Amino acid sequence: MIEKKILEAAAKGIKQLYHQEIGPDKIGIEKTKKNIKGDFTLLIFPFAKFSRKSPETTAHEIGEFILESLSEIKEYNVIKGFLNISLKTDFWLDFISENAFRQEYGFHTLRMDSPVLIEYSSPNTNKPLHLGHIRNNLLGFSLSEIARANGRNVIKINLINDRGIHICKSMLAYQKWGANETPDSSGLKGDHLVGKYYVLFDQQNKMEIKDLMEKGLTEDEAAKQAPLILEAQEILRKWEARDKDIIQLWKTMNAWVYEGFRETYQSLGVDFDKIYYESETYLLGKKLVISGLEKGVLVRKEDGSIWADLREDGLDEKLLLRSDGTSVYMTQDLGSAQLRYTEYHPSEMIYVVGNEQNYHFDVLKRVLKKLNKGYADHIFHLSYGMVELPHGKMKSREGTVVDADDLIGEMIATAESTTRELGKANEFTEDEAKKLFRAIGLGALKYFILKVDPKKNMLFDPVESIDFNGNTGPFIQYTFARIQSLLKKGMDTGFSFQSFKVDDIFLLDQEKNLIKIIYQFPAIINEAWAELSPAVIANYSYELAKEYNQFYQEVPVLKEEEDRKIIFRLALSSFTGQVIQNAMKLLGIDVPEKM
RNA sequence: GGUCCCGUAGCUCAGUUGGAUAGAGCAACAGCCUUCUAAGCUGUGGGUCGCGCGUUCGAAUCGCGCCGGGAUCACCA
Repeated sequence: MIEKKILEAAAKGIKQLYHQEIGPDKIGIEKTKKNIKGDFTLLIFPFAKFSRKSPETTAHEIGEFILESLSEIKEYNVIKGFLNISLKTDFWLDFISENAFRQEYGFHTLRMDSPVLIEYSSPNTNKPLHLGHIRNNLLGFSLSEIARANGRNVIKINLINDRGIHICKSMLAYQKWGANETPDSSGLKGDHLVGKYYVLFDQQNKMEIKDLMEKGLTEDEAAKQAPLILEAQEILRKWEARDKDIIQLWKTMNAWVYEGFRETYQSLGVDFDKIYYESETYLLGKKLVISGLEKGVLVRKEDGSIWADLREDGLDEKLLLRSDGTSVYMTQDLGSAQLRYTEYHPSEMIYVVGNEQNYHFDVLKRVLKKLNKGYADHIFHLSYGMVELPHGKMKSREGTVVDADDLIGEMIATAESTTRELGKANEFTEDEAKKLFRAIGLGALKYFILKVDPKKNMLFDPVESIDFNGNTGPFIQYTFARIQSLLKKGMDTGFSFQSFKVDDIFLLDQEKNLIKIIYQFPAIINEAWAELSPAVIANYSYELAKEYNQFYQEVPVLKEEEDRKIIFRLALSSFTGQVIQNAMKLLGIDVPEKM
C-alpha cells in the first residue's frame, strides 16, 4: 500500500539527509485531517533532533526527498512539524478503477492454515437468553466474521452448560408443580417454559429460607438446610448415578430448551460449527490435574484436595479438585481447553465471556502454563462489559432482566410501526414487508450493541435505544438502500458500467474524502481483528455512510450531467454500497435493497 | 482490604503507535422536500477530557497519587 512506500521513502530520506537509521515502522503516519490540504501526514517532530534544524525545515527537506523519489506524489506542504503529502489524482483514479467492482474488496481470500477457535454464547439450559447473552452472541458472531475476512479458518464453538445444580433446580420444580405441562400444551417457547420453573424454584426456596430464619437459623444455615435445596442436590446425585427417570426428564427438558434456543439463535442470525455439551466434557480435566500433581507443579492438601499455588504470580491458591475427588468449574475448563486443542490444533483460542470471569481466565492461563501447555499463550479472553439498564442492573431474581426474545420482538414491532408511519412499506408485499421489519429491527439492535467498545459496560435504555435516526444501524441500511435505488435509476437511464473507465475526470474534494474513507477499509478490518473489536467496524461504517450522505446531497440530477461524470459518480456510489455491504456482513447486519 | 476494568458535551458513545482547533448521534433551537428515498442534509448553542503532579517540542492518550463507579477474590457455574 501507498503508506508503506511513503514510509520507506521517508526512512531513506532521513538516512541520506541526516545519516540516521530509522525503521519505516517507527515513523508516524496518519490520514490528513479533514480541513487541511493533503492525503497523508508524516510526523516530523522526532527527527528535528537528528537534523539539528527546526521541525519546519526538516519537514521541508524530507518532503522534497519523498516528492522526488515517489512518482505517486503530487505535492506536499508543511505546517509546523506536520508534513502533509498529496497524492496525484491518478493514484486515486487507479484505485477506483482497480477496486470499484471487486465484490470482496477488503476481504482476504481464505487461507487454510491452522484454525482459530472462537467460543461464544455458552448458555445455561435452565432459563431463556437475555440481553447480556445478546451482547455475547453478537460479539462472538461478528468477531468470527472479522476473523474470516482476515483470512482465518474459523471454527465457531458453543459449549452448552447442560448439567449442574442449577439445571436440577428447574427439574425439581417441574417434577413438583409441572403437571406434565409441555411447550405445546402451554404455548410457551421451550426455554421460557423451563425458565418459568427455575424462577418458581427460586421463589419457593426463598420462602423456605425465610421460614427457617424465623425459627432462629442464620441465613447461611437456612440456605444449606432448606428442603428444596436438599432435594435438588439429591437429583444431582441421581443424575450423576445415571438414574433412569432423572436422565429421561433431563433429556426432555433440555430438548425443549434447545428448540427454544434454536429459534433465538436463528433470529439473531448466529450459528456454530461445533457444539460441546458440558455433560460430556465435565469429567475431562481430572487427568490433567493428576498429571500436574505427579509433575509436582500442583499441591495436595491433607484433606486430599488439589490446588494450584499462584501466590508467586500475585494471585491466590486456587482449588482444582475437591477433597472428594470431584471437579470444579476450573477443572472442567482445563479439560475442555485441552480437548479442543487436541481436536483442532488451533493457532488461537478465543473465549467470548463476560468480564466477571476475568480472574477465572487469568488463573486458567496460568495453570495451563504450569502444566507446560504451550497453547496457554494463544488463549484470548474477549472480556466484555455488562449491559446495564437505566434503573440499575439486570437481576433475574428481581424480574429486571430484559428477555432476548421479547426484546427482538419489540425491536421488530417498532421497526414496523415506524416504517409504516413513514409510508415506506406501501409498495411491499406482506412477505417482503415482514422481512424488511426484521432486518431493520435487528439492524438497530445489533448496531446499537456492537458499536460500543466490548470492554466497556454499556447502558441500554429499552425505550430510548430503539431509534432509527443518526448513528444507528437503520441509518446505514438506509444509505445502502438509497445507493441501490440510485444505481437502478442510473441503469434505467441507460448508463452502463461497461464503459466505465476513469482517466481525466476531475475529482471534487467531497468525493475525494469519500474515496479516502473507502480506501481505509482493509486496514480497518485488520485493526478490528487485532483489537478483537467489532466496534471498530461499526464506527467506520457510520463514518462512511455519513460521508456518503453528504456526497449524495451534492450529486445533481442524473440527466443534467455529462455522461462520464455520471458514470463516475454511479461507480463511486456502487463502490460505497459494496463496502457498506461488506462491513455490515462483518457485523451480521442485513442490508435491504429497498426501505 | 487485594487484583482488574471504566470515568470525554444534559444523555448515549467515538477519538489510530502520544500530534494540528477533542468529534458524532440523541435532546433544544433555526433552515432545506416540483428533481435519483427528508430514516436525510445544513446551521446555532453546549467541554476544567473526574482531580492533582510528573514525563516532553507536544498528553484525553504514557507514569505516579487521589476521587467516583463497576467486576472479582466459594470445596457455585
